[in-house]
Amino acid sequence: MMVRTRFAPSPTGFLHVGSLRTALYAYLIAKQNNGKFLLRIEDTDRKRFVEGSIESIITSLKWAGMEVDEGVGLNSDDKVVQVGAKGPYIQSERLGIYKKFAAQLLDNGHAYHCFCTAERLGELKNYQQANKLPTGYDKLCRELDPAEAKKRIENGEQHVLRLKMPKGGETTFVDLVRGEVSFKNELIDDQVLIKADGFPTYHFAVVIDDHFMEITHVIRGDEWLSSTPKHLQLYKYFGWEAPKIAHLSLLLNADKSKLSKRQGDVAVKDYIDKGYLPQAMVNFVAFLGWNPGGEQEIYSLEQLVEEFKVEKIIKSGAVFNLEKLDWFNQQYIKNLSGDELVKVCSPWLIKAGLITGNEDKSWLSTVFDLEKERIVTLAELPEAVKFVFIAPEYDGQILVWKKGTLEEVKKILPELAEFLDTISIQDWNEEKLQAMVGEWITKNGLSNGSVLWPLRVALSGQQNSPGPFEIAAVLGKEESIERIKTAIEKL
RNA sequence: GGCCUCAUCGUCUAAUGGCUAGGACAUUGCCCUUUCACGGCGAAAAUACGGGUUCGAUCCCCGUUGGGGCUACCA
Repeated sequence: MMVRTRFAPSPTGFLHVGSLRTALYAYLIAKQNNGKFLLRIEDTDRKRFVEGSIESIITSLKWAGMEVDEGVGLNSDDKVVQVGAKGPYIQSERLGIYKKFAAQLLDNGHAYHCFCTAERLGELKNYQQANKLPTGYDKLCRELDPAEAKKRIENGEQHVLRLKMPKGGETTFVDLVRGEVSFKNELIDDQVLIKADGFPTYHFAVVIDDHFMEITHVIRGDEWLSSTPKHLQLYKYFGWEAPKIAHLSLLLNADKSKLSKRQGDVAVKDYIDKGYLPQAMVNFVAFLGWNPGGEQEIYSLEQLVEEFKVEKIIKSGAVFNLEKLDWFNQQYIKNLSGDELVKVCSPWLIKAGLITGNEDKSWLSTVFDLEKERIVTLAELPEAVKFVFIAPEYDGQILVWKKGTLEEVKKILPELAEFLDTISIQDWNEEKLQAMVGEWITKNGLSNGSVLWPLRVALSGQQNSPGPFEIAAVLGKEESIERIKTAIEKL
């Protein structure tokens, strides 16, 4: 059987990092089985709908490298489109379908209309809480005569449709990550299926949709575990086979509370804007709650598809640990090279106004090579390479090496400038410069530090920077010598 | 409160009915080195607690404690 998984977010804002992980696991399961990964939009709550969030969720998913095979996507004009034969894939466009199956449930006596007001429900809850009773609907309207209910509806009375949960027995199911879980039916609420506004609740829509979209594996957050019996009951009433279900434990703040906005960024977009690479984010998030077991830490999306095992998903919640994310990001940035490096770095420098994007690509690549081992996020890049584009301001005192003296620098720098001037443009590259200056140092009986430190500072204007030869190669002969002359004037 | 669920270094995690409890991040020492970073080699750091079962339990069972989720006409 074809494996089909889905990611089904609500369009209430940006894609959450926890949702990214949920989507990723669903994606991995689909892909490793040559199955399909679908995207469905669950917009049954009109009050919480946020304009533009469908687009931004899809954009974040794409950024992470997860291509949707079926369902909702964006066309080349960034307009929301739907692809696939089992749509629509946006719940608000499926109202007719829900209505039809709600009617079927009602006809079969598996659901009933409820006219209880919000006030009564509120009082009921207060009473239950005050008396330390389990909270939940008291099933008052379940005893109503259907004919009378019909009459009240015709009179225009507000109503909802509720699921008739069995009053006895229990619902037991096997969760792919938790194993067997079981709930007493009497404690499960007669869930509202169709709201007074005619829209289905999540619980109803999810069952109908997963069934008709032929979803084989439901991967979702832990917050759904306790409502799973309601969903299973629905499958039973309809006579449908339920999909396999996996509940993922939640991502946590450093203090182990549920990951929240108050304690840091939770939107994938925040991390995109801060300069994290999609590969790092995916790798990091994949390892929060799953581990291949070996000692390898760096996994590409393709490798994750190969190695991922549902059985190895971890049951306990994982702290969203930014320091580890930083490390992953650093690793991925460090390993970028050539065209790839230029492609991901250039936009940041263009935004900072340092380059236009029309510069020579191979030269840009050497510029980025300078700092790629020194930055944690791409956002740090413009500041880090700024000295290449703008001759830096600095205090001449820093030209003196900690083991050297001002007099020494005053003597060495001009001689060095003179020597460098004799080197041809053809030889002006990192390797040659290193070799030639090295020889010059030896010949003059100098120490590396007494020459290299002032040279490096003269070129970079910074106490900490990449090595002098790499910088000199990037700057070119003319600019390099110019900067050394400027340095001499500062002494 | 009720129901469900989880529990190995600070964090992410590996492992087994008999172990020096392994790795990674972070911390830290040393090396490399003109600086910073990278890299290399080390150090410190964990089986929540109490009972069982067992020759033996971190692992199996029960309880306690602690964390998390649900308890909406939100998802």
